Amino acid sequence: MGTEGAGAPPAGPQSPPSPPLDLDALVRRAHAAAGRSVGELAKAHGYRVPTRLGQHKGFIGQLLEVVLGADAGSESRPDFTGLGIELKTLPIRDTGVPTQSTFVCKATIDGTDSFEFKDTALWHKLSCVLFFPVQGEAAIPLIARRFGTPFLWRPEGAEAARLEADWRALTGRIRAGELEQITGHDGEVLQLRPKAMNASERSLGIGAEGWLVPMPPRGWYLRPQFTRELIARAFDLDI
DNA sequence: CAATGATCATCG
DNA sequence: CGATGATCATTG
Repeated sequence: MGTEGAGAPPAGPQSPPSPPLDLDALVRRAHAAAGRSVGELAKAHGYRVPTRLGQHKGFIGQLLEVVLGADAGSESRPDFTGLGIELKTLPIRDTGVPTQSTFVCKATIDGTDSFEFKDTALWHKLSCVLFFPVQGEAAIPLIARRFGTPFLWRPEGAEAARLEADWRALTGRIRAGELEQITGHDGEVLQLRPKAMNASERSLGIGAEGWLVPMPPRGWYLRPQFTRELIARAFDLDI
């Protein structure tokens, strides 16, 4: 389709689509977005595309929320409230290999996390995810990056067990006062890494002496090696 | 302030 | 050149 329409293009955001009423409706919208570019979808919804993601890191994810009618905003609930589905963009190379880790949620580091994995925010975020692949190589101009085919992921069996094992091990170390020794090297499929606006941000976490002390906030991330497995299975790729 | 959305920058 | 640690914008 042309990108230079003759009429005046909308300058600002339009009224966003309402939330999809059921999974079918969401899947239909999602597949309609597959194969389209960031520029196309932005234009269709009245958004301007920044030149680089640098100062706008969440742009693609937030554009997709609008396109698909996500209704959660910045609240702690699934992107598609009624469906219990979490939306995540997944930046990939043209080979299908993810270019980045995937942020899941802020980690609880003060010892108040549940003892049951399935009661944690981490599990609730991961229990039903609509992954939306998008070209993620910095060499491709943001406006030209295309979305791939989305796929729904519900971890179960051995996969869910791997997530839980990492969570259990890392949470155990947090409770044992070893948080400050945990690095991004730890965890097979999950990572516990810094998640902050800047180096001066602090959260209360369990220190080496067992007391709560201010320290850099942490977040849970999925390793790119793990999301690579998910991509490979979803598209039957040999990567 | 803490949640959402992530990518950037640097090092081994 | 991939992974880790650091960082940026916006919203309720």
